[in-house]
Amino acid sequence: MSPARTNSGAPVSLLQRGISVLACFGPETRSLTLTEIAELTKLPLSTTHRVAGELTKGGFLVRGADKSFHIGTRMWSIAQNAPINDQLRQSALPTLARLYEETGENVTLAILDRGRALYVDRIHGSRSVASVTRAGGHLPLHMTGVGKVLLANQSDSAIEKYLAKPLLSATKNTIVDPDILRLALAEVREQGFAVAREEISIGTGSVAVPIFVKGDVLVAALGVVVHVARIDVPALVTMLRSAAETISLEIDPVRSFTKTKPELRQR
Amino acid sequence: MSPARTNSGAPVSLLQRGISVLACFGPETRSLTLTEIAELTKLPLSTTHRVAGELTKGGFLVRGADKSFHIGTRMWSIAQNAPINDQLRQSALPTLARLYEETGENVTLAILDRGRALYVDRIHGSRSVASVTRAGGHLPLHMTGVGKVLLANQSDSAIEKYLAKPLLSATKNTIVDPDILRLALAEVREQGFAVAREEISIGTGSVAVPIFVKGDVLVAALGVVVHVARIDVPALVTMLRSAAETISLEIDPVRSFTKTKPELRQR
DNA sequence: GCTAAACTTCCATTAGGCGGAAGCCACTCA
DNA sequence: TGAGTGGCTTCCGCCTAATGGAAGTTTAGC
Repeated sequence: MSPARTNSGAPVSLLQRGISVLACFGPETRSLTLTEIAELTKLPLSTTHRVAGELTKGGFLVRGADKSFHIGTRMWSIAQNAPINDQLRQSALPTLARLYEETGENVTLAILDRGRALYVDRIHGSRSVASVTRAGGHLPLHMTGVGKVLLANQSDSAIEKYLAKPLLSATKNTIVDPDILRLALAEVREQGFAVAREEISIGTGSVAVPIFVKGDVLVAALGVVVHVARIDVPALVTMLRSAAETISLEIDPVRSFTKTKPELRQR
Repeated sequence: MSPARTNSGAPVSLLQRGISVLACFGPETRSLTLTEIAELTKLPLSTTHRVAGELTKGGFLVRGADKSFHIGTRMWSIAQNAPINDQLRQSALPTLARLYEETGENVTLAILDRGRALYVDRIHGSRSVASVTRAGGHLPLHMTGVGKVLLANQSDSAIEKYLAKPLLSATKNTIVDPDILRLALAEVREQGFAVAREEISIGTGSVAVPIFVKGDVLVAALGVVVHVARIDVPALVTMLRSAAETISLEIDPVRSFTKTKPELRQR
């Protein structure tokens, strides 16, 4: 093998190449041709062909009639055994469903993953506003309700670490000043919920609450995304708190869902 | 490399080995130690160590404090871009939620995948009966409501192919006689729904209906799992049909969700 | 503190992977 | 209809990344 022969690019091992091929698939790129994958991964075409072919043989990719690749059911099926899915998502789903029925709004459940909010699931319907959120998608922590809840409940050092990096801006309402965000997070901690108004997209806002187990271990954040004019904070917080409590009780075997939170209180 | 050096075992390429390592993870084995993986894959320990380490580096596996491996959020996140998930599951989720609220029972959504029923999602709560079903899990086609719906709507040749293989038995009520099953499937086609009573586990039964798009293309089956004494077929069928119709309309861009249905009507 | 089991590292060997190049489509345009 | 284009597939000699047995290290149990 001669992976680093051409340049000193990141992926060396064949497995890393396989992963980087799979990682090409995203919300906007659910269907890719061989050439597109080669461009995205910067791998030679013949190499891409072999890797993609091998992944297809293993069922991690499937190839449609138009020769385009998709993520295969085999990979999806195996991925369902991820701890997030089995322990958190499945326990929470009925409650998310009830909350969706109650509010008619976009309901989201997110955990902290690698310094961003990972949306574990979301229920949305025609009644709810359009949302940028996607199950499996990541968003920055400082511009959504769930994100702020997740960030606010970190250790001080983790929060400072987050604030040290420049805060991306999505709308004119996005909090980009670290000092203002610090105050906002303190408020979130104190109040026990977070609100975001047009901080990620104009016209929508969100309200979110934390989900704790054993009283103080944060496992996830539960939120609703609503039209900014319809935000009734007290009412939503009441419903969210009740749902969060239900989910918390539903999760019986307390385990750590978030592997990658080095600076979060360990126990 | 010398993959086939020891024996002529199945996985040759490193990618296949990586996949077989990942494939060790299942509903009953969501957490595995290095040694367990080595045993399951029949790979030498040092090889397993390297492959698992590489997958961990790529975020497809994570390693807990107790040294055990789990499926990583990265893999889960990428897998969310599978066509099943994005086009079918997400469109259906609100309707599944509503159906769950209406019935209070285990609601399941399944597609045909490699000759078995693949459970795309399921909503269950404390009110519902225990179910063997799992999102991401596979079950045989002849012993559940959704399975029968999926099988009944295949081409005759595909059905015969399924019947040609011995039919596994789960309970004393499982239909194992091909002739009886053939009749049952004809009835399912005619009636437009399927019922299973204690055919997969004692005490539970299920009712299911097909979800068609464009009038005649089967994409999935929608079912409820209930306590056998509570099966009210007409009432459940009415609710299921209404929900199936809603989901069908929700799925706007009609695409093929099932890649691996060689003998199903192509269009 | 000893034993065993599980995990990690080492390293000489070599075969699986590499990728440029040539060949093969399918489709388009004149 | 035939040349042209772009995307996909196959080929093949070179070579390094992968291999796995064995030795070393950590962890757990008694």
